[in-house]
Amino acid sequence: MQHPESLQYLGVRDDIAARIAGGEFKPGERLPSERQLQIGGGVARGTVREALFQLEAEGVIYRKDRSGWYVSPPPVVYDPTRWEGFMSYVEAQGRRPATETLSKTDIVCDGMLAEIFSRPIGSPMYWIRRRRSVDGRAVLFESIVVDASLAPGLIDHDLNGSLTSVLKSVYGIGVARNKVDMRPCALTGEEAEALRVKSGLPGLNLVRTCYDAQGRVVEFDREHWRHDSLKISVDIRVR
Amino acid sequence: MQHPESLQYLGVRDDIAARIAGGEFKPGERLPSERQLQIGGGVARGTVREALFQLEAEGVIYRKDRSGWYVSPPPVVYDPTRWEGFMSYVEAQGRRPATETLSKTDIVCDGMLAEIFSRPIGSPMYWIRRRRSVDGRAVLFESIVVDASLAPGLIDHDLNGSLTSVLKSVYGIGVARNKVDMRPCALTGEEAEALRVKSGLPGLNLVRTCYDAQGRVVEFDREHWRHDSLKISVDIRVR
DNA sequence: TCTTAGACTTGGTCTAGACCAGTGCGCTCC
DNA sequence: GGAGCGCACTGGTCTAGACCAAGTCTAAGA
Repeated sequence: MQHPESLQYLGVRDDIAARIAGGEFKPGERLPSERQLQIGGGVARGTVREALFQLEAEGVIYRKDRSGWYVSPPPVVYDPTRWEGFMSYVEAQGRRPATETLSKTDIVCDGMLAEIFSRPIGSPMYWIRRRRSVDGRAVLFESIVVDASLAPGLIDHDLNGSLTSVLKSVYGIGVARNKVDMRPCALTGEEAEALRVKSGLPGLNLVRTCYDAQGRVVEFDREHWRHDSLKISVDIRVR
Repeated sequence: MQHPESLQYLGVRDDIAARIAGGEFKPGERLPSERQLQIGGGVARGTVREALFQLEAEGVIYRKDRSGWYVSPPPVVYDPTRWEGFMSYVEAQGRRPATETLSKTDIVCDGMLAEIFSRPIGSPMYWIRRRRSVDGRAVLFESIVVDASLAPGLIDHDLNGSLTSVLKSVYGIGVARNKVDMRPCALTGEEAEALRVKSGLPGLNLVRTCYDAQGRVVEFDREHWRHDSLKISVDIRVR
């Protein structure tokens, strides 16, 4: 830990990082295969992989399963206090956003949701699962619950755009308050599968609770982001 | 990626996770050694390590270099909009905080700082590096720059407590606005060393810029957190 | 009682293989 | 020109070792 200069994988890591910084590999491009990098450096494949994992943790590169290692594009900047919807937000940064609705179903309130929404157990809710991409790469998986009594028929609409704007334009529901919880996590299970990443890759878990002007919970949203795709920027007055 | 049930390391991971959840190992306690876990599961040490890395990424366990793997205590909750200082914050959650000042020096504004502080290049500044711990475990490394003209003699004070309260009580400077940038990162170099973690471990990078009531930048703070030690909770009104 | 030296344990690094499953490309056939 | 097939290549998983450096503990010595 104190002798980085003597560790082979750190040498390989810095080597690859320098080649990326030097422009030999550009964002979105594929790196040489692990076995090729191995020959170049005269080290075992495990050592090369350790170096690649480090660069992945730093967000410099990412992998497509059994396809190769690629240079990461810059992350998307996200200000939870200025949330105008994913699509317009990403577009404003000159990137190409996309949304896929993976499922939309009727459910009923369980105990946890009942508490969040302050509604009785068994109340009708909508449950929506979406995957969102930037420039063709899946960066975000979200699982949304909406109070069906506030937005009846919501899931019959096209939900591949901004949910916020559908709530606003169709149902007249505006979001007045946002509660956001964030924590680093590992992407596992359905999140890892939806984002097509190896289970265990670090990510960011973001839980949003949206309230309308009357203080009712409109939307409860659990988001899982790739760790290398998001930069959060908050500007707030201290209370 | 779609057949988790057939992968050995996921089996080992779930095994260990279940033993932790079942109370066999409690927060702060050490797990059996990798070689012992290996015998128990009948797998190679590399496979056991892969399972441990996954649990580490999930924040379930952490490691002390060459000492062993330990069960993680719960994370600290941090609301950047209600910042009252690390010490009181952690104490309010029933934990034991500690701060070590690693260095405090006079510096002069370089180009980047000049822009942030809106001060001429060469202006005097103070540069403070601190390590902060919860229950004896280092969780946060921070590098702070303070405008020396606003708080002359600041570094002669004891800085192992709350910097905010020193600025307030000694210099009458209150923080009125906070700009916070957050992004997942890998802990490397001096951060990794200060937190005594392996270089490349995922972490959270938090950059705070504090403004006083006149809009002057008082403090510029770069924090690196262990990824498993922090949960961020923001409650905001949408603008 | 406190310190110290040394043995032992632990995780950290590294090698050199093996086999598997999914990707992607080129070739063939229609 | 398009569709389908097959194979080479890629990363993913796993084994079975080796050696090292730093942490930990114990027993001897001051």
